[in-house]
Amino acid sequence: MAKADTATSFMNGVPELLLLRLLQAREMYGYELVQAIRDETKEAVQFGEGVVYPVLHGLEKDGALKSRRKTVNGRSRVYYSLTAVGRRRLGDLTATWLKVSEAIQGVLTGARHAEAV
Amino acid sequence: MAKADTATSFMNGVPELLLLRLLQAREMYGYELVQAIRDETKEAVQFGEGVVYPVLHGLEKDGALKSRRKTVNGRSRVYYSLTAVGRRRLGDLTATWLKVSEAIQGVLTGARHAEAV
DNA sequence: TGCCATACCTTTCATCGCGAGGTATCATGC
DNA sequence: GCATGATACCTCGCGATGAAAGGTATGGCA
Repeated sequence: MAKADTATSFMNGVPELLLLRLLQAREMYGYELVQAIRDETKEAVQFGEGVVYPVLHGLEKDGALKSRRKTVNGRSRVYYSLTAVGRRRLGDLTATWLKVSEAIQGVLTGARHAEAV
Repeated sequence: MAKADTATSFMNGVPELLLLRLLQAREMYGYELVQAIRDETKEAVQFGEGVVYPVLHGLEKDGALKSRRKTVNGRSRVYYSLTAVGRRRLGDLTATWLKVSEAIQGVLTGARHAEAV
């Protein structure tokens, strides 16, 4: 259990990445995050609640996030914020994403894989 | 069945994308493609044969690829090449990939989603 | 009163990347 | 002559996970 670092196939964990990144800026709640992703990506990426909530719970269970319940206008919301573990995870995921997306980009532009390491 | 265009979840089809792109340049065979992806991405992306062969078969079934068997040095190889459908698919997948990866990039760099459309 | 938006959540489904396994041939080394 | 490893093809089954749909509840508004 608690796999968490399943060797990340190679490209999943994108929801996780975006969630962590948004929460780095400020405390947010689930419903808000769903819309934030949609808005900030101009609809290019959309994750439903069925994706967001489970990921949020998983991250909290792993200690990457902490939550607190807050009531605003009689509405109960669960606000999430990053922990040190979460910040670390964000860094890792970001690095992986960059590496992979650049590699793909390289193939798409037909870049010869020369380049000194 | 034969969905083929399952509304592409949002980010899968990357193996498909890379395969099509490599085959656009020249005719290649499965085993070669496995290594080409690994080499051209400097190990950042690796798809085993368990990924490549099924995708190749699927693409051929969809008419995006055509194959011909050729024997080289007593070794039998199945060379794949793009069809018109494949070129079209490559274009679509590339466009989608660009849109999505840029959107993610935007979130990561904290870009305000302003920007005139 | 009724409907929609807000806000949370879970379950079920389908897909798909991945590892492992299976066959066969050729070249190499011992 | 034999064993090993690289080449070359293939498929099966597992597990993870994104997606859709459904379920509950409350507040605001017409």
